[in-house]
This record gives sequence, structure tokens and C-alpha cells, in this order.
Amino acid sequence: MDGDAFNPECPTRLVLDRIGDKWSVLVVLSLRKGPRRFTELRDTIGGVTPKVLTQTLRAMAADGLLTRHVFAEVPPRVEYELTPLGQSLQAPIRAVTDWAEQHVNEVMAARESTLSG
Amino acid sequence: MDGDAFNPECPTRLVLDRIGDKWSVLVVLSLRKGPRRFTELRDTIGGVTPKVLTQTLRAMAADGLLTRHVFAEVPPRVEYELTPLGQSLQAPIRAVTDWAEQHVNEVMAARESTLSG
DNA sequence: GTAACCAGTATCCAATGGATACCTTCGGCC
DNA sequence: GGCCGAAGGTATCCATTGGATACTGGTTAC
Repeated sequence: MDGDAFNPECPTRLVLDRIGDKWSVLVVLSLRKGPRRFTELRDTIGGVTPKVLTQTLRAMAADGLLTRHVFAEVPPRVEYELTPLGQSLQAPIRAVTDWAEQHVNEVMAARESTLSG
Repeated sequence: MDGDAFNPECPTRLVLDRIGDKWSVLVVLSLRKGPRRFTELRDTIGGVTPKVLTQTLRAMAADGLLTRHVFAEVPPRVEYELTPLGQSLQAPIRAVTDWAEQHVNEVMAARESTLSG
């Protein structure tokens, strides 16, 4: 059923809130080709600050979407990698990003005409 | 291409930020069966406050995802309805909500074990 | 005259997001 | 031996957003 997503107490809603987060979406996209280091992610994802990226990665790791692997090296190296569960998120996320790319012109046109009208 | 979603200036990213909003997702779900009034939406979507719902609906209307139709009646009646563009969002959103429902157990299990461990 | 209906505002406070600076450890350079 | 830089974060502070609650306005039914 889909009605339970409307209930704030429902686990489905909790999951939805998490994966609906914009940074989480971009992290999944960044990791689709394999593991990445913290700095790589920070540089890839434009506009994210280290604090928020850390929060996002920790939360996603807690939810089993990715793993955090610390190498005992100097300078430190930490690699993030999607788990199978995280990989399975790619299909739905692609559906959304594909929609965004296909319809961005319509949306922006509507937004523009609202501003001027 | 998908790389441009990483650029905060990119329109695709702007669109992604909007449709990634949790309330927008729930509004689309609420409107999938036809037009709904403000109060119906507020009652259907658990936990939303009128201020935030108004903001969400206005923003979605500005982006061409739904229409706002005011009837000159007393008491006032306002109906919100998905545009064809908004309708086209249903498929990707279903992909995400379906994922959430299918994997909610895994996610919650991971979250629990993180808390205790 | 007063209560109810609906679709919101108005007001206020808490939480979140974001910008910037700083910390740590070690190796290499001068 | 002192200094700099690397990576992966914290710490601190402020702006923006989100959320809770109360209230408005026109009309009609009681």
C-alpha cells in the first residue's frame, strides 16, 4: 500500500525522508562507479560543506547504504562505497534524475513566466 | 549526461532540489487520483503545517507541476490538481516510494544495529 | 448575535544548513 | 630542527528554514 507513507510515524516515511535528501541523492550518484574518498566526494558534489557531507555520509552508513573504510595511513585515507542496498537505490534515483533532465526546460519556463507574470 | 547535476548552478540541480523535497513528493502522491482541496491535503499528509503546505503548493504551482483553482464561494474553496507535467512525475516518484517500501526493513535493521553497536 | 466553515496568515521559537577557521599526524624540504 | 602540506574531518558561529500555535475574514445557518 502507499497510504502509509502519509503517516509520519511510518518507517516508510522515515526512509523516504532520508533518501529524499538532496545530498544523499548526489552521494549515490557520485559513488555509482565505485569507491570514492572524502575529498573526492566533496570536490565532486558542488556546494556541499564538509560538515554536511560528514553528516550525510554518517547517516547513510547508519542506514546501511554505504560503508566507510578507514586506512591506517598518513595522510589519512577514508573510502566510501555503496553497499548492495545502496546500489539498489540507483535505479529509482536514476528515474528521478532522468525526469529532472528531461523536463528541466518546462519547469524553468514555468518558473520564469511566474516571476514575470 | 549526469555530471551536471553536481553543479549547484545547473538547472537540473535546481529541479532536483525541488522535487526531492519530502512534502512535494507527498503532495504528488496525494493528488494522483484527482484534484484535492487544501484541507484534504493537510489532513491526508500527516505532520504538515498549513504554512509549509502553502509554501510547497505555491512553489509547485510556480514550477508548473500543479494548478491552483479558486472558486468564488463561501466558505472558500481552492482545488489543487496536477498538470500533465506533474502527472509525469508520478512514475519516478513511485519508483522511489516502491524502493522505500521494499527495503524499509533492511534500512531499519541497519539503523537499529548502529544504535546498539 | 454567535458559532462554524475554509483557506489560509501572523507570530514566534527551535532546528537545520552553511561559511569559515581550525586540528591532527606524519613525511619531506630546507 | 622547524615549517609546510596532505587528508579527513571538528568547532564555532550565523542565516535560513521548518514547525507549533493562534488568529483573520466573509458569509451563512442557528
